[in-house]
Amino acid sequence: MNIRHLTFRLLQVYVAVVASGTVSEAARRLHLTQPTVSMQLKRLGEAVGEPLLESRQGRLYPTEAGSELYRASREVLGRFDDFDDYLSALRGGERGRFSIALVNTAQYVLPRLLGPHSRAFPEVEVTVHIGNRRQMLTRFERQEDDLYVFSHPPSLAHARAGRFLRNPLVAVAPRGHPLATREQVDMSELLGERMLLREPGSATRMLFESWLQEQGLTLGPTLQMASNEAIRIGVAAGMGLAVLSEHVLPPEHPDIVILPVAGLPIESHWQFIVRSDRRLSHAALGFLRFAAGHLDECVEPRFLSNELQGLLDRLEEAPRNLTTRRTEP
Amino acid sequence: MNIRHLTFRLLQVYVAVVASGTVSEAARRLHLTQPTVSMQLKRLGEAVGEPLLESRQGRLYPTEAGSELYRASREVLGRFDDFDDYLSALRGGERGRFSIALVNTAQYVLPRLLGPHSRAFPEVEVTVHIGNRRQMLTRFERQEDDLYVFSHPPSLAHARAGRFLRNPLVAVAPRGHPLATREQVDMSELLGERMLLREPGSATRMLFESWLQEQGLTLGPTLQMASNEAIRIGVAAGMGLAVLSEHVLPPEHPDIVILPVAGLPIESHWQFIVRSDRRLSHAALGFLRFAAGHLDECVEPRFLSNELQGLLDRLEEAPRNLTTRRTEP
DNA sequence: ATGTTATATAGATATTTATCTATATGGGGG
DNA sequence: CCCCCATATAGATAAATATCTATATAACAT
Repeated sequence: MNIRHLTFRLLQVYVAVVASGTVSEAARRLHLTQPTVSMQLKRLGEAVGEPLLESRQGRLYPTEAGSELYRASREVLGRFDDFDDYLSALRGGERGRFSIALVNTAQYVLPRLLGPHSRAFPEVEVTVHIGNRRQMLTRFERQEDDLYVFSHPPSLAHARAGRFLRNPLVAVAPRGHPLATREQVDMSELLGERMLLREPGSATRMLFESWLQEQGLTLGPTLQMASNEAIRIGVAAGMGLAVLSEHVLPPEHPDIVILPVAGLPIESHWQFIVRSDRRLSHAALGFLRFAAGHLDECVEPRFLSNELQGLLDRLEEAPRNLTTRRTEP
Repeated sequence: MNIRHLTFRLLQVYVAVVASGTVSEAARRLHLTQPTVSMQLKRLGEAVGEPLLESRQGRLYPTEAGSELYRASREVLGRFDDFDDYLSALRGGERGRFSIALVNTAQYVLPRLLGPHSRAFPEVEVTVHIGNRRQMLTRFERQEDDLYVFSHPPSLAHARAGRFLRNPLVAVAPRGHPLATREQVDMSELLGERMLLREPGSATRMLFESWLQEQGLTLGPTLQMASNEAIRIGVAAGMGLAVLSEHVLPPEHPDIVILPVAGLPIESHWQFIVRSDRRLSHAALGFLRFAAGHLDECVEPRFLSNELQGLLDRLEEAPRNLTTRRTEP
């Protein structure tokens, strides 16, 4: 048997003929003319090299070889129907895989989205990478992930962005601090105190420093700590003051006070960033759709700032490269 | 996914690419050039409508959709390999089905061939039809069977024949009959006695009668019986004499004597008859091959007359109609 | 940087396919 | 014996496929 010239179409035609028992009827069902079907049948017979059908009292019945071919054809066509279903599931974002990279601070909020999403789409595998802004930028350059979360997006030359959450930076002091009971504080009053800061490369620190620069202020004594958690606990323990994302504070925080500093909070927004030069996986797209639709159910309303629909619309227009896609190592 | 333009060849190429991890290597294995394979891959990707491969550190890895397609392709190609094996078995006569039609008398001998054959090819299903010559001729006209056994073939316009066994007709009398001890008997001496005859339409009767005619003799009193068995037993019981195929007599027959009639035995041969206008099933062909090769192990040497190889040779030349074959109801 | 290697694209072509309309053929029923 | 239905064949054509060589592009290793 010569498999080289075997098409799935040919098998479909053959199956239709066996199922209907006549060439003409099959032709009608397939919206073809009778000679067309006859020809296909002939070709198929030649490819197989055996008689496939025999006619008895006006109907066509498969020979031995024909029956086996019918069985094989059904199985094979069925297998590809399944594959089609699989593709639909992939396309619908119901299954598949994506990876998302978060700046540290965002890890306090993103699980509120990721959790419900993975309950809704249990077949989707998600990988989450966490690090500071600098590290995430590197991942972004290397195109290592499908989605990124930044407060301030990188270049945007090769990226699309969509805000989804307010990320206010507030000044915090330990309960009992002299400034903690004041109606109004000026940032200059804080700068004499020791400030606990994240490492350079952190988005929070970057935002804070550029804000200070705008205000024409300079930092006094500082102490560098590697994580938001450590800073929060440090502040509570009286090691100094800090400027932190409000999301870092737990709902109840009896030993920490937010200072009413003039000009604060520093407003920023988290946004999902998608590289525009890399095809977005269906699963990641599905997550964005999910986020756009369910964000309000997942986070506190005061932080809401959902501009994801716009991002989705812009992504829809994007052209697609169907055969291959590239990923850097 | 558009299944219309999907070929098995395309899947083979795809599988080779995934298996080897590079287009060029796959091209070498398939004895194609690299651009050819690239093109095929592109077409396949278009047919599927999803990226199938992504390149990482110089090797190609399937995407999610690509992996599933790979699995589907392997299964589907495997299924058709199995189908190919099935075809080979069919062609080799190792499996399948055939039917054979015997004139009554031949039923004493054919099981000696059919038995060993079905032990050697347990997957082959055989249907045996038995009847008198007239009935077998009808089956032959209607093309109801793959093989026929006659002593004298019909027209031969649409048939090929091959002798395989002597079928001598002898005159028999009960032990103790006056003629039973004679050295030499003349047929005319028998015709006064009552002769037991098969029904008109029987080959044995036809042969006997035409032999009588040649000799210019006429039958005396007769008695018609529906089977060779009945006649044999009738002769033993003294109901009369008969002319029978020697095969009808059991190896030991103490109550029956073969008379040494001048001009007897009437020599005839059984032959396998194959319609030349109908494609012979592989299974039937396999049986003929088996018979040609093993006849001498299956029957008594004195009856041997194996001309089947000649028949097989003539069948090999026959043209084939690959797509369809016809059978009358 | 630079040469090497792997892929992709372009351009070309013979072959095959899918499909039609029109016509011949062949079998079964009256 | 003739007619009707189903099937097969012929002839035609637009599209697609398979395949090549030559060349451009991208990625990788020095």
